[in-house]
Amino acid sequence: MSDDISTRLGRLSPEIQAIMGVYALYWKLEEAFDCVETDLSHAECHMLIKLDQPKRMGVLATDMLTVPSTITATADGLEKAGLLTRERDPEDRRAWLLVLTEQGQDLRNMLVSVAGDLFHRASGLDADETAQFARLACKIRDNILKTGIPEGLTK
Amino acid sequence: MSDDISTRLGRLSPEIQAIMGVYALYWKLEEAFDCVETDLSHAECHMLIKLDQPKRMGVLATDMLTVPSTITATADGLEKAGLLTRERDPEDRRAWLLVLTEQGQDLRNMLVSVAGDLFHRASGLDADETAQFARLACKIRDNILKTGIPEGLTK
DNA sequence: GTCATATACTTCGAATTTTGAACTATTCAA
DNA sequence: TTGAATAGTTCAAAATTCGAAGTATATGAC
Repeated sequence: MSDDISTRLGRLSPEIQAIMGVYALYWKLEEAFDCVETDLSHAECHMLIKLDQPKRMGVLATDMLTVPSTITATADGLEKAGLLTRERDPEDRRAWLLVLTEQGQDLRNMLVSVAGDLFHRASGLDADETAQFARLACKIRDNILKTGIPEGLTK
Repeated sequence: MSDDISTRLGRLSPEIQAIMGVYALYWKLEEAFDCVETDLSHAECHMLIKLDQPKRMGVLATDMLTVPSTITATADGLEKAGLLTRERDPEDRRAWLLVLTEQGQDLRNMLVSVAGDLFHRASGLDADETAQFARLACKIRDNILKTGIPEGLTK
């Protein structure tokens, strides 16, 4: 069972190649982000980027694979920094909508545009390849948002 | 400056689309991994996957965007679990090589093959699209490993 | 209407993880 | 041989994450 490691290495399946690439890119982007956004914690930066529009905290918790109390803490940080405000969701007054302030939007814009630049440099892809990659990435994202990986994780 | 948000949203650049997809996939894979590998911490799981061949701890620290003391702790965990051993690097006796035991290789194989399956389900791509994506992902990974994002992060 | 139950978020203390500074051992260069 | 640099370790402090109990609102049964 362990002696097929060498064959695995010699000819990795496309899926594994894809994952390796995704991990490498993710980590490289995270590293670069750490250099850019000086005042935000990791989680705060992620949340800022997720807030392309007002979102409920529960939605963010699901999205960011974490627990409500963590979202509370992260939102507290961003609110204290003046980057977002909480507004009651008119459709369900138990819930809050997190809304970026103008300052928050500006910072988010900055991060997003820096990120585009980083992608370009980190990936080394030309415009055509970037377009191809983006098309597939969108497809993947749609699929993930649509389906939360069905059943079958067996644990 | 903040009023171009709507245009950004309406027609995101390919780079940002790519990054969004990569983040979504990364997080989904992480979530799924958490369900699979019962005994390993997050960091331990990452290290196991990185150890496709014996590696120095310093290399791993660079690779995993962390600090030597974190690598020490993570390696301690995997060593205690019988998944790897430390061997002095014959080329520099200050350094350790982390080498997977047979048990470690088996577990790594298992994780890697589960990951392939997860990619398939999470991405929703067909074989042809997966091959395209993998080709680009490899290219990206090669570029990242080759160049550590040159200069220009300005901070 | 009102009572019971479910949901959205908060609080806060405990558990986990990560960090950084001081330390040991080895290498490298002069 | 000596001094400076590098690889990894230790350990206590800092940061992060979690989870259980709590508050407020919603929803459904009667």
